Amino acid sequence: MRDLRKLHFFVTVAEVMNLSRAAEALNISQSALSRQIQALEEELGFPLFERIGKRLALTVEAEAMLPRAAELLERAEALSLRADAVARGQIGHLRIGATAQTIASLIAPALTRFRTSHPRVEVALVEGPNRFLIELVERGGVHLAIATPDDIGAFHNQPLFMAELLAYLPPGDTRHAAQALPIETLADAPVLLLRRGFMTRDLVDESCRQAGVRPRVVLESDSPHALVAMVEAGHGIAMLSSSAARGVRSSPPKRVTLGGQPVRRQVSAIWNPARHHPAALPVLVDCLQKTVQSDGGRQAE
Amino acid sequence: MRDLRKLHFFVTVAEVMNLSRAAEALNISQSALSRQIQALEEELGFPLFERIGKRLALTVEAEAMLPRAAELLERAEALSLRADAVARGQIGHLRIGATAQTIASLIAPALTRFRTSHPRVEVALVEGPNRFLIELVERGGVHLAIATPDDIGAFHNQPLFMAELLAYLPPGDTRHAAQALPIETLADAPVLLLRRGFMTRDLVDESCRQAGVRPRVVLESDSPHALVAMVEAGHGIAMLSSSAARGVRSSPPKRVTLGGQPVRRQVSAIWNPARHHPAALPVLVDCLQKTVQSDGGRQAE
DNA sequence: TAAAAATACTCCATAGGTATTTTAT
DNA sequence: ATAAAATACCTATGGAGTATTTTTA
Repeated sequence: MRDLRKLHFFVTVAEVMNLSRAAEALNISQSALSRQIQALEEELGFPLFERIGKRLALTVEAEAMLPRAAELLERAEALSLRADAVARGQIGHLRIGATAQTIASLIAPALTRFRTSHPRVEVALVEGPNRFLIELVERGGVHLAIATPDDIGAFHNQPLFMAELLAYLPPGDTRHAAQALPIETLADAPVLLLRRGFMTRDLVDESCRQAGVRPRVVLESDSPHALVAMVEAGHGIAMLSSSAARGVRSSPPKRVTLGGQPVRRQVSAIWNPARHHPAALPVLVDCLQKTVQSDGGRQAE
Repeated sequence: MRDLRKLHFFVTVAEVMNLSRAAEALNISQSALSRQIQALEEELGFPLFERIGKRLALTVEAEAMLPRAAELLERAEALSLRADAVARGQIGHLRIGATAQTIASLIAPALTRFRTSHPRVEVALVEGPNRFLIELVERGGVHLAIATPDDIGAFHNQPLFMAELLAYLPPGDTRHAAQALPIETLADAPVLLLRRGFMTRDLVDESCRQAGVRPRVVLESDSPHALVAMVEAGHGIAMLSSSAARGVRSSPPKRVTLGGQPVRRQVSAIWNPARHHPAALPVLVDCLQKTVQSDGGRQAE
């Protein structure tokens, strides 16, 4: 039974019990409908209607077939309707990659916004460090990532915010007086960093390389909070990005500079132009951007 | 979604994840399959596969669609299989008309036989007097009736057995000695008959008319047993057909004759040639005939 | 360069339409 | 005579095949 059209014709004729009127309802000619019904009877191997003069009567076989056919058509129709909703982005799945920091600070509130307009889109989050996210987008493991790629040209992207390198100084550090800290001033100090792979860490590593500085690393951690706790206990200087530092309660960090300029990176929503993306993706990107804008003040804190 | 063929193509490609091999499995060319998948994607409004070089990958939308499509196809296939079984008479409905007497003596055992070979055919019985059954067959209210029509030519028929007019005499009746009873010998006796509409009653009425006899009717009943009980209490002569008398425990009845001949009628399975009949009907007719044959001795009792 | 998918071009089967015939009331 | 279904005949669309091109590993 590949031909649901014939089945639909049958159900309609059975409802009206009149070929001409059914043909009208189906927007085809009476003759076409007559032939289609005959073809269906041929295909099934038994008659559906008895032609008692002008009257049509369902055969017992047709009576048994009718509810089954109607159900099948209903399910097929449901599938079509669902496909439409999927095509319009009302229903679907989105896989998004982000760092733990971005999830906490950005994704969470953006998803709240997104869910109000698209409650039937299921969003799956993949957490990992910056480089991992880039690879995921390239491989198609996620539809979207919030990251800072080295080569932004490789992706479609929507800039979201600037991540800026900040230093948390231990209580009593003499450098507290300075407005900003040139990265060279940290050369001899013990530093506390996130693990390699985190965008902040890459930023530190590259900045130090450019400045010709080799920092003395006391701790590598996955947790910004752990670093800050170490700072407050006087064990070194923590280097965090503004987004990683979000929500940390502590003495205000100092901006780190390289060649007099703040050390910063553009964080963007990126997606792979060569790959398929669900219809809801641009909507989510929009939510991310709106969340950043309405939330703007917090970036500068 | 009228085109389950495309959906079937999709499911097959998704199973194999390779257009060329899927095309082989589907017995169509690679190019045809490629175009059909594209057409389906167009129709749905979203891509099903990502073409990553030579590799195919399902989109998230396709992943969500796949089980639904498979289920729909399964149901459509089930409908086809059922239609085949219906066409072959393995599944279906049969409406049969018969008198209470025939149901008890013939239909019941014949159905036992029929059900062993066709357990999935549901048989509905309609009980009523002979004339009612004839009308039912004409109107299409039943597919088959066990009856004795006046004009056998109006129907397709399978002769089953002869119904013979028998007389039950009260104990001590002097006519017990006779081999057979000419209907005229019953002219002045009180007679006990079934109601009008019963084939036996019609037989009595017509025979009496032909013989120029007007019987004195003491009781009209629907129940052969009631008549026999009256006979045994000495209240008159019961006129029953051999089939109606079946199972009655009593002194053996006498054959009634008209012009020296036994009064008998052919009882047949009849059906309307102008109307549809389910595929299982001839099988049931065969069961009826076989039941009569294996049961033959009882007719003469 | 080889293998897989997409495209170009052609053909044919099938569905549909109009006009007409058949059938039963 | 009328109304409904079936049939005849024609057309066009869509699906399939073969051959070819494109693409990537």
